[in-house]
Amino acid sequence: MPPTPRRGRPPRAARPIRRTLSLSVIVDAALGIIDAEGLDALTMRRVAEELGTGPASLYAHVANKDEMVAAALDRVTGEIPVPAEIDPSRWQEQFAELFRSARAVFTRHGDIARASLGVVPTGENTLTLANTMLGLLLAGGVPDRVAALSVDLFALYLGASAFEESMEAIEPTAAEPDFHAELHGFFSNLPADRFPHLVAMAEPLTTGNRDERFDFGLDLLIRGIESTIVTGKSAHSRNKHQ
Amino acid sequence: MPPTPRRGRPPRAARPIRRTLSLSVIVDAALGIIDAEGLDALTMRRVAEELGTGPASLYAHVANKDEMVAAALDRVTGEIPVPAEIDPSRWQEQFAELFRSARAVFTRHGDIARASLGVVPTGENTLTLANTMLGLLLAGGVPDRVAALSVDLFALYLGASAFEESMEAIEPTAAEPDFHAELHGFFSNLPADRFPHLVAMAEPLTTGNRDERFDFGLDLLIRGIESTIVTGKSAHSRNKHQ
DNA sequence: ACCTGAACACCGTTCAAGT
DNA sequence: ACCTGAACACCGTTCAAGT
Repeated sequence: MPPTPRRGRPPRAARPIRRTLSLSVIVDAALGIIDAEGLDALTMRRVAEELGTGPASLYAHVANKDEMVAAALDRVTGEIPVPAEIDPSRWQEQFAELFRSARAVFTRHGDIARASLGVVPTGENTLTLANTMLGLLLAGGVPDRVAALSVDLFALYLGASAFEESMEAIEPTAAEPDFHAELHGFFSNLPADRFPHLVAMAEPLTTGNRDERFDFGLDLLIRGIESTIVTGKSAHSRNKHQ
Repeated sequence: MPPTPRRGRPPRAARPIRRTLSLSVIVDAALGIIDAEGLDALTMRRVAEELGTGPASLYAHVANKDEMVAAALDRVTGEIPVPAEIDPSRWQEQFAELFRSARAVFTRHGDIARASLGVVPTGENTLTLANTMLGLLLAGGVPDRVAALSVDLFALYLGASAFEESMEAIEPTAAEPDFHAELHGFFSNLPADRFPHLVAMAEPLTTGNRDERFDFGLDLLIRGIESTIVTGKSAHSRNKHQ
């Protein structure tokens, strides 16, 4: 007996429609989980479930979990807009802008930047970003050595900032409206004889939002790099610290 | 029948002599595992085993694993030597020295610094260290705001550096004597039309050891902080980046 | 070649029960 | 109050078997 013909869309399973597995599809699912629930919620089992299969099936397309996370990270890195044109006269602004963009993109994808720490960057998009950063610094007249080390350093800063922010995100409980007041109270109530500076500085230690903190570090690092540039005209020997 | 009297040391069990449980003893065991095998090998079960008991017993002394790790971290922080006396005229050197010491201490304890990222520092020793850092910066004439933000920033840098180094430690396999050559080959064999700067800078990108990289970032940050100091004599408005 | 069910060898934490 | 055995609800990865 032939099946009764159906009109309209075929009926779908409640959740996961069967898509043929591929790295791309796996990364889609992984990013969906990361965006919604964060890196800790990302498990092979969870990804498999989202795709309507078992965890073992994923291993035909990724060697292990780390490789899957690296692929997701590179995909996100591809979303960072790179400057259309490099203007050597304002490399600092372009550099700062690039990093603020990078942070914004990572922030849109939960705490995925945590995974960037200590990963050797071999993804296409990550290499493109590194190449752009390097070009920006070199165009600005930064010494080769400094430029090379700076790329690593800034990547470290970006990853670490995201890591820290993702930890803080858990901190303020729903029932705790004023996290600043609590933290300020903690510092100012410390024994003043043992921690005089912490007590005295309770206010500046506990004010400032994330953007300000990030920009502060970014600004500091760029200033540091600037100080290594020896201008062609009035070249002066640069001593360390003064 | 009375037990036969024994001379000399009493016989010990092969492995774990029964010590009454306490936070201190738990931290001892945890640090032993971290030092020998790293943070990934640290599990509640492993610590319990080391102490000759079951994992559930630990929960009478620590609320959870995070608290145990935090306690271990604070213990290690206590090993960092703080400057006996603050000399405002050379705060930069003292600051740099303090950070190099901190890194050395953390390095002695495997990759424990990984745990410092994103942890709100409430331990005794960590507070003491933060207080010292703050004092050093303020003595050097660094503005309050900058000093407060800098303490956080440097802690971030220290933790992130250790994190990165602990990852790299796994990288070079025993059968891979020349990791530098391999990495250099990777960059120089990249398509030059897409990644021109990475190809051209393959050499500076892959040279330099960990100490140099750490010192570079440390130096850069200190230079950045210096640039925020407005001297009393010739006070000049400081514009961002030139 | 790709996919699967089932298993292996682990986790952190809880809980009722003991002392 | 402190400790325990046993269990709960998970992990990443492997492997023999299927198609």
